[in-house]
Amino acid sequence: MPELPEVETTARSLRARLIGLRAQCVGGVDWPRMLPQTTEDEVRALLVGLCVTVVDRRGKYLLIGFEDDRWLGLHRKMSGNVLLRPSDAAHEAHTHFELGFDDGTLLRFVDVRKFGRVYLFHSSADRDIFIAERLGPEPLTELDAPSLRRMLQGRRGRLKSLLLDQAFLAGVGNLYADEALWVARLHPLRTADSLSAREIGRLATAIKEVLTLGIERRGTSFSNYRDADDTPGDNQHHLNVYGRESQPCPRCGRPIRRILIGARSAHFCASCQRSPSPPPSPVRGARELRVEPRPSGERPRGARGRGAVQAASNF
DNA sequence: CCACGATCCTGCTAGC
DNA sequence: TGCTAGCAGGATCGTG
Repeated sequence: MPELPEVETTARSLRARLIGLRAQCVGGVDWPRMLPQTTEDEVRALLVGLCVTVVDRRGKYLLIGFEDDRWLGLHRKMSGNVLLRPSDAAHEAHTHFELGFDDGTLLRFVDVRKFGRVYLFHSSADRDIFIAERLGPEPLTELDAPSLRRMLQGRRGRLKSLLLDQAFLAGVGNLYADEALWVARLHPLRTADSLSAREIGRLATAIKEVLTLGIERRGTSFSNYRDADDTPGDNQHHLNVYGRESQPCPRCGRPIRRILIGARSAHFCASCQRSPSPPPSPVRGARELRVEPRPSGERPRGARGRGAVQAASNF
């Protein structure tokens, strides 16, 4: 599934080849829902004759800017690929949108599962409204420990679900969320408000690290992801937890587990990423009682207070 | 406001 | 061998 690193890799490929090209034809739409807020005719009327000036990315959205401040937004969702082909390229199955340029280059949106979407923006203001309604901050440029701390404040949801929420943080999907939580040694079921300052710092660093490495490796070709030049990424050879159920954790050797969180799979190491569920009521009191002398028979189990780790064996 | 389940899609896989 | 049921999952929408 294309997430931030895959979309960024595609944006870089497209940028190198599209800027300066003039849109010449629009077609190939066999699936109207591909264009939820526009039509093939409108795209043609608005873009044909205009040169590409910018190729950008925001979250998982690919943004192609044209003269006159017109913009095309592409979201690949699960299985979509944005490919560049020569004008005489053979028909490709599952093509749902095509944009031809004056030098013969053909931009093709190919998506087996038909989840992908194409948007048209009449101005950068329109584009910004659309983005602002949907996306939180950019992890690589707008995220650090203090900002993440503010973002987590007042949130009680599970970490994994929050990371998948694009309005919370843009660009992270299932794969990189699992990888980031593993690097940060945080259990996916931990609640947002349970993190210490140290843990928040680890998480902010981990998110940026896994995304940066993903980009350096030109993305993860776990299922059918290809960049615009049809080349697969390399990051699938470097995954620590995602898709590695029951294989050994690279850090401790114990088997990776997989659970479902809100109908999404979550991969993690139950040993490195400790279970979040401390005994429900004693938590608050236990922290305050910690300074008081304990009954000698009761040995602090983890000695670090969070406790109740052994109940994790089911996760 | 916030959390969460259902929904959209189709290729692939497991199971019979 | 051939069939089918179930799974995968990003974003949106509806509900509690």
